[in-house]
Amino acid sequence: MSEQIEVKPKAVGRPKSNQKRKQILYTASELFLQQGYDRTSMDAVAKASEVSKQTVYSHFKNKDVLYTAVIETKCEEYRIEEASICVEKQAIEDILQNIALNFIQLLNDKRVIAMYSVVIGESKYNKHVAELFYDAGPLHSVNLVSQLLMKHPSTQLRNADAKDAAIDFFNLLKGDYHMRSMLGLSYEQDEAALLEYARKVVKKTARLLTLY
Amino acid sequence: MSEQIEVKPKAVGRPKSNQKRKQILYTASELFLQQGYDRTSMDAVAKASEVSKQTVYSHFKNKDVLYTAVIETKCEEYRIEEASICVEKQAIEDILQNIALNFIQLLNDKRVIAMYSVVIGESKYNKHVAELFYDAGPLHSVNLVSQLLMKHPSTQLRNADAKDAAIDFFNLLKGDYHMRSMLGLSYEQDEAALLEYARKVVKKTARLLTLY
DNA sequence: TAAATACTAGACCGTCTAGTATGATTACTA
DNA sequence: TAGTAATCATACTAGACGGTCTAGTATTTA
Repeated sequence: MSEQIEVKPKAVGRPKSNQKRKQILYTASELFLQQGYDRTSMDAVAKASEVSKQTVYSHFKNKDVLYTAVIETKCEEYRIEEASICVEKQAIEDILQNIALNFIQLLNDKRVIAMYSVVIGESKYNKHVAELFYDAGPLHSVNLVSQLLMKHPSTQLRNADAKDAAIDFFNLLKGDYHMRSMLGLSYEQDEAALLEYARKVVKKTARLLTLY
Repeated sequence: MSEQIEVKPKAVGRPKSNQKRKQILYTASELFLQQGYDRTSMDAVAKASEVSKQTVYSHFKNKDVLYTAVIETKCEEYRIEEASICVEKQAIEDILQNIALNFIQLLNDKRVIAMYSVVIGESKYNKHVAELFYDAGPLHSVNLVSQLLMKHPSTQLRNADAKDAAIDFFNLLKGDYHMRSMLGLSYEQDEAALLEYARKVVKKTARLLTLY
């Protein structure tokens, strides 16, 4: 309730090591994303972090809190950046092409895919994380493109249409690759193929724009 | 190796009850799809099936075998039927509209969505099930529409193009609804909205067809 | 130096789990 | 009826796991 910002918050005794917190968070994310929630034990986290179990619990109240912190951090790490988008000077196709490449690279990142799999698998038991992930991932991306389509001189779609178009754009980008990845069935793709693929999807999206 | 079909395979002693096998399979699928693999115990399966634990193990060697059998069964249950598709007499839009409705209803079925979530979450530990699911679900649907687009007089796409088009079709159908569902964040939609939605997607797909 | 807190290493507790074992009962075949 | 295998009910094994506790050490401020 009281939002006073303590400039010097007392600080008695040995301070908690931020370094250790980072270690734990990092190794925990490795483990959670590689093995999932249930199959990752707190003992394993402590051991892999080269830290005592008690220290883990001193930084994170329990397993759920640690898991939530992990996904929270990862969501920030993998957020698509809105920078370098110049609505006035670039053609809509060029902007979309850049975003497409950015997104495709995300979908080719094993850790991002692992995050999808884990969060989806665990969503029934951690709605908070599911929302967190949805907001920072799918929703964030859609909003980005949606606003672009509203602002850009060549399109200027209405709000709802822009959102629909953005959703279509990302779904087209997923192809069957995204589902295959989440199921652990995906193959590697070379850079050139990805570029060509992005170009195709942008073309399709542009084609759809006249429909809204 | 020897594929001899025994007409009367001896059958000494009390025969295994197929009824009990079905019971176990049914309740196991309820539990696995509601709670996921790790959080479903074999004791719980036995109890819910009103059968002794030993009987569960007599019908299914271990937990993994039971889980695999469950997903296998469910995949058959929810397969999109190719019946009632008459390539010659129906307009491509009408056929797609029917398939679209069929698919949307699948995506609105809680058990189907649960299957997506569970299989994806567990895919790292059961590749066999992941493939099973992919083949019977996403791949099967895509092949269905893909072949339709190759055969139908009004389209007659080439193989690769038809597959791309089919993938686009289903991805457009997913909207943001599929991801939200898998994350447990979805809302209910009324029948009318679904119909209108399907119509829109078919229109988009038709619009894309000229691009391939 | 004293008080306070972080941290380590590991024991410990209670609970849960996959899978096995056992002995009695039931349903079936020859 | 005798033999066989399924089923039941339940105990049991062996181990993992989340979380707590303890006893001692390290690091910080006052």
